Order: sequence, then C-alpha cells, then structure tokens
Amino acid sequence: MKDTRTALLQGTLDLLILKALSTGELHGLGVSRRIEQMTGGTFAPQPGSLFPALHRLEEAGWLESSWDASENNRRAKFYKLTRAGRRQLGEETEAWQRIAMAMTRALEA
Amino acid sequence: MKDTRTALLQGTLDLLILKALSTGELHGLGVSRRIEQMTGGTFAPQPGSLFPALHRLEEAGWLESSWDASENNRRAKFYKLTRAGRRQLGEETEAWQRIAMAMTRALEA
DNA sequence: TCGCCTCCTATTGACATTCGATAGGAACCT
DNA sequence: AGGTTCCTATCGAATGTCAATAGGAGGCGA
Repeated sequence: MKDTRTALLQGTLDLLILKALSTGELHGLGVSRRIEQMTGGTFAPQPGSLFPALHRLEEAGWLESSWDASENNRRAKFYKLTRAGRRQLGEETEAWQRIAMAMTRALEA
Repeated sequence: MKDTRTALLQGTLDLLILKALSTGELHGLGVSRRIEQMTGGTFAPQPGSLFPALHRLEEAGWLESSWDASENNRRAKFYKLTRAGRRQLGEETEAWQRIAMAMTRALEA
C-alpha cells in the first residue's frame, strides 16, 4: 500500500514537470517546489523521482538545460521547454483530460 | 513510452475493479468488460493485469470469491465486494477526486 | 465420438516508474 | 575551520502493468 499523500499517479509526473516549466525556466528543486505550489501541496516529487524524469524528458528532446547561477549564487542546472516540449505538453494535457473524464464518468454512474 | 489507449494509470485499476463490482458480483472477464463499458471504452484491463489485481484485492479482504456457473454454463469464479471492500471503494473514490482536482487545478492555471 | 472453437482462469517474464536513502560538491555564515 | 543549506545525482527496492502464453472445460457440428 502506498502513501497517498506523496505518491503520484504513475504517468502524471512528466506532465506536471512540463507544465511547471511552461511559464519559464527553473532548476531541479525549483520544479519540485513549483509542482507543489501548482497542486496546492498535493504533489511534491522527491529527488529520486524528479531527476530521472528530468533526464528522461531532456533525452526525449522536450527539455533543454544549461548551467547557471541560482538566485542564491549556487550552481544550478536550469531546464526549459523546447518547442517540441510545448507541443508534448498540449498532447499530454489532452490525454489526461480524456482519462480524467473517463474515470469521473465511471465513478459517478 | 506507453500506449495511452490501453494503458491504465497505475493505481486506478483497483478502484475501477471495486467500482465494477459495486452493483453486483461478476467473474474475471466480466469485470474487465464492465470496466470497458463504464469508461466508455477508454480502459480495458488485460488478463495479466486483472487477475493479479483480483487476487490482491481478495487478499486484502475487499473481495470474496466463489465458484459458480457463468451465464454460458462454464465454470467461473465470481467476485463480490465485502463490507470492507465497499468502504475501501468510498475511500479510494475520494482519494481519486482529490488527485483529479489537484491535477485539473495545476493544468488550467 | 472426434475435433474445433469459445470462454474463462491463471502464470510468466519483461519493462517502466516511483520512492527512500544516500552521497557529494559548492557557497554562505559565524 | 566547521557547520549548514542548497542543489544535483545515483542506487536498490518495490510496485504495477503489459504481452504472450498455457490450459481446462463446455458447446457444437460433422
């Protein structure tokens, strides 16, 4: 049994990361904090999930990264959406809505 | 990358099974068909996912099973919700709605 | 009665994903 | 110098789903 508080539904992490980066570039932990804020504290991906996901998305060509100084003058790798990433965000958002609608429909019937 | 058409979000299968059985007992494939119907064809769990899940839920005490004859006179194991299972259905439904709301909120902002 | 098809339960191996724990570098402060 | 915080990163374990496959049992037609 998994902890419902911190556990994400599998498959939602990529979408949340893309969305978090849609308003501007962020570094790793910044992405996590942004997701926590966006979801009202419901989700807060751990480093062990977050970094593999970031690398996966970059590998797929949806993100690109560059080293820069964070707001506290620490070295940080900033990620931002590529054009393909923005397109992917649209597709995954649509897919999520389709799924959510199917689930909602199933549960209320 | 997973196929969005057939793949379930991890964690939703248990909930869909409990819901499928909430209106009466069904055998294994019947559960699958009912889920497909409930979700408008969006989800249709495969045997390799379905049976482990059924056993898991029975192990947890949320289902109980009995051998009987199906509508076609074939031996079939019928599953039905226990009282604890019905309670679990309520809890998981609530958890799902909380998650769905958090996601929707994150995506529309 | 024989063979075939369908229905149903079930298992196996592969694969992807997430988590918890942990490591380690770098900058700041006292 | 030592400690703290921030940030990136990796590893092992656990979980869940899928595709493929096996096999028993009943119905049906030749």
